Amino acid sequence: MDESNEKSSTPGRDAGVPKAVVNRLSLYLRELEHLLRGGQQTTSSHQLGRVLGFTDAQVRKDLAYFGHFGHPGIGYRCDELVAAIRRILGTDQPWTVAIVGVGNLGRALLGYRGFSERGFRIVAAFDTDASKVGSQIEGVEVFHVDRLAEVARAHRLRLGVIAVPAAAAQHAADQLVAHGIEGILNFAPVTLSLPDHVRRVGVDLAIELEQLTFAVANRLGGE
Amino acid sequence: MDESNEKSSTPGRDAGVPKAVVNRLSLYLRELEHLLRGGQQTTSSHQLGRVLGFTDAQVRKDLAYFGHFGHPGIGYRCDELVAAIRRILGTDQPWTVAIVGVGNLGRALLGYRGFSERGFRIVAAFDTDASKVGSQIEGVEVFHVDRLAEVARAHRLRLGVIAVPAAAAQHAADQLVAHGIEGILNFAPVTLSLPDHVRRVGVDLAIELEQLTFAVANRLGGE
DNA sequence: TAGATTGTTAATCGATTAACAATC
DNA sequence: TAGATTGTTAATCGATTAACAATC
Repeated sequence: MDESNEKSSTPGRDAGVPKAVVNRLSLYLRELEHLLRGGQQTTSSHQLGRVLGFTDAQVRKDLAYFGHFGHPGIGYRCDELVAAIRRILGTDQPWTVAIVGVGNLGRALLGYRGFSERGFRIVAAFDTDASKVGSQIEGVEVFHVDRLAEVARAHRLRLGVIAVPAAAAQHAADQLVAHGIEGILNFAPVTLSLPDHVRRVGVDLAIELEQLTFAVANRLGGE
Repeated sequence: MDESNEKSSTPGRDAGVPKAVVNRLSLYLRELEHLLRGGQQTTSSHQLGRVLGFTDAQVRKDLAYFGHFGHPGIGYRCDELVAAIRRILGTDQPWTVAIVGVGNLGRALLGYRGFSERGFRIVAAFDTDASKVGSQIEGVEVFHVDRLAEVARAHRLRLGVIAVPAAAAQHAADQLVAHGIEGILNFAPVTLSLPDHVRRVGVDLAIELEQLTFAVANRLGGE
């Protein structure tokens, strides 16, 4: 929503793929991994759609944007489709990530297991607070923001996560951009101004609650 | 997308309002508050659209779903529009929230200032870990999940936030639902199965990074 | 073969944009 | 009055769904 939750595609070089489709791809992937853990070998557009609340036609259409992954009469082999979606999303290869801001939220993100499970490696954290700089949190070293250039180069950093207070977010973003970061996941409740070549996803925790509130108050479909 | 970030409306009793519109409403609100802090009295659909990356027509159309908030020739008075959007979203009145799960993420959420700034009051936290139960975190008491019924009644709880591990999320959701919670903000990376009358919003942190990854790898519009 | 399920086309539905009269 | 800007209609654009031949 927001930064966070934009709906339609505003492509650059594009591939003709609506953002909503890519979003559902992540959900398919999550569900497929869940099915695999439960020992299920194959699934169908019907099953995936039922669990996630989509029509079977939509599931098939979404996947067909990217290729032929199914087997008529059979369905989709979970492991095949997992591999295919990972390749599409780009998470078949590891991505290095840095987190800027080691407050409550930054620390929680540093300890979040889900990132590594999904192929992301948090290789560095940054802060300006001298009492934090030099420490290790969840096995990740905390650097002063001044050392961004050096660390970004050393790790070939491509993604940055902003977990600083709102007032510091634009400055943090500028520094990330200056050092070649290509994408920013922004948890600060501000609209960042970024050059066109830098991708962004925004998550505003209060806005998520706000959206839930509206859904409850109006008995709307909540997600 | 996902639980998190669904695109189109799947209404219940509905009001004919697409979910994308409600989502943008939150962004307008955030921006208007930012403008007000900067001392700006009025704004226009053109200005709001430019900052947030929408067309002016879309801004006007979104707002027009709910009433006549602008002044032809003048624009929108920021304070008026803020009040109007808060009323629409339901955040002109306080909402009590409980957080289930006091791990890294739960603790970060308990300390997140943005919630109270937006009209949410976290009145209780729950966990099953005896070493946490009875303590206070960020001024919020941690109860054993067994006391959900009692606390929910005492505080007239309507919203719950799930910040437990994936394996425990469905059980946590079931308990919240059993005690009358009307909306769930789910941070666990699972698709919850919920009765129709309960609203939900899902935020999967790894999926957000995954979406960013795709945007970077494909040079797509990032948000 | 009968049953299941895909990939794809055409039809439907919904959301965004452009344009403009009305208003300040 | 001239300039700015809204609210709204009609036109465009895009996304979802239904249907079905092809396949296993």
